[in-house]
Amino acid sequence: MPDQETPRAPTGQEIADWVRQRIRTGRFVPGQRLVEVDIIRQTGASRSKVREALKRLEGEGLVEIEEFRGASVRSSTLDEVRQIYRARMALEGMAAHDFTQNADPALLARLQALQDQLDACVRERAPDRFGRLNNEWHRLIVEGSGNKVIADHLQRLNVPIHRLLFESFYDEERLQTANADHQAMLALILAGDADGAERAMRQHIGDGFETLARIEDEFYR
Amino acid sequence: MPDQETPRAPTGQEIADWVRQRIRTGRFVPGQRLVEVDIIRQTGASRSKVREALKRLEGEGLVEIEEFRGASVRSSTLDEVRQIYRARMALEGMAAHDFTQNADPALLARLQALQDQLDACVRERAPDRFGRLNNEWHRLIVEGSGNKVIADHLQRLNVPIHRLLFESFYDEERLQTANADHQAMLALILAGDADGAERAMRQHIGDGFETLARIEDEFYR
DNA sequence: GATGACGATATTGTTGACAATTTTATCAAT
DNA sequence: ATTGATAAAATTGTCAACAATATCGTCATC
Repeated sequence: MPDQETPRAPTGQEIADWVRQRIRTGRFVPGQRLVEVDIIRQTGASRSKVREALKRLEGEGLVEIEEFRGASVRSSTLDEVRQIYRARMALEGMAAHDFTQNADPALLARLQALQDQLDACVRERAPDRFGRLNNEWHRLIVEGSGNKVIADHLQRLNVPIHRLLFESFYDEERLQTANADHQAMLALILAGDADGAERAMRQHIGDGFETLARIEDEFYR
Repeated sequence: MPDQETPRAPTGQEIADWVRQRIRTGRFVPGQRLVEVDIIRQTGASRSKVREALKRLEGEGLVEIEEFRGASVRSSTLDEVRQIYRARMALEGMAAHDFTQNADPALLARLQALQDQLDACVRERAPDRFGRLNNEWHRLIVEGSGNKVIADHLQRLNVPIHRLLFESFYDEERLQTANADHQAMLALILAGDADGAERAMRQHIGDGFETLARIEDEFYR
């Protein structure tokens, strides 16, 4: 008898992941209502699991739940995005510091390889691919820092701004300065200058917010 | 007709608070199993609410839920505590920086008043009271920084180490150096030296972990 | 006394029915 | 056409019963 296909019902965590993904990729937009039955239909999960997942996401600040009105995707003000970036500066700066102190050669090689690919993206003007690789670059540093607590908190911070993280790279100038930042940071890391790497990471993220704020301002004008 | 006593059933959030409190104050110790019926008996909540609360706490990393075995208080290794302190250094340092830049006179006055009380505790050798006021001191800076995101994440970080935050102050020497740190930091804040305040805060928290690690080491010897 | 099988009890997981509330549709009055 | 009232439908909140699993105590066996 061949392996039976077992489409077991998704767990609460998996449904939460599913919703998170849809929020990240913009298929669920801020303000949109998340009706339990719809999610049940689309995921095949039971109602309790869906409710559990929504509660979970509420705890992460990703959705809002009003009594008898259900869940909806929470939207962030520009000021809240600013606060998120401030937290990112602090945590990811620390991660860069610790990564520089702890990183083993294998990780350094992977980072170097990623950097080469990023350079290629700049030459070929491929902002989309750059965005994806940029995410990997940052994640590699965070995961490589050996601090799971910081990694967890950063992951949570990033979800609501995930889409914004790609926007800026359609600006040719930002693409180049961001890549230059990465190159400089890599040099500092390889040189073992932990404090320098931390400062550079904070500056880099701070600049990232500045361009973002500029774009948003134009958008809302 | 006088106001009727209305003991409405507690919400999931309130039960979660209740459990958090008990974990903080050590009435629920790491490893202890949290049986649903017990919590129902003690809080008067319905089972769904209790389950919701436990899931919530699992999301915060405070309890562990195993299938068909239920929830138990998660215990942190010393390395995880180290990671938490590392995250605190980053976030609370940033908070101190922003507090210095933004704080209005009213907050500065409150901070000064707290400092006076802390000084008194040192003179009178009152480590318990010092611990409580110390918490307030730190919280005042975080709340006063104007960054709700950072405040939220710090609150979460602090729950599992809440009891540890008091332990160190029974060491006379730590009590004095901690207070000296506070005094120096207050001076930097009043002088408007944001970078200095940030560095001082990070150093202060880092030192806090060092004494803690020393105590734990002795304990486990 | 130690070990393992077995049943009784305790505990958690899931489902479905029903209550409370909001949202939508309908239609009369102006 | 707009408003407002009313009923119907949709949606969420709650609870209790039942299923699945784990835990504990008992007893026979070695």
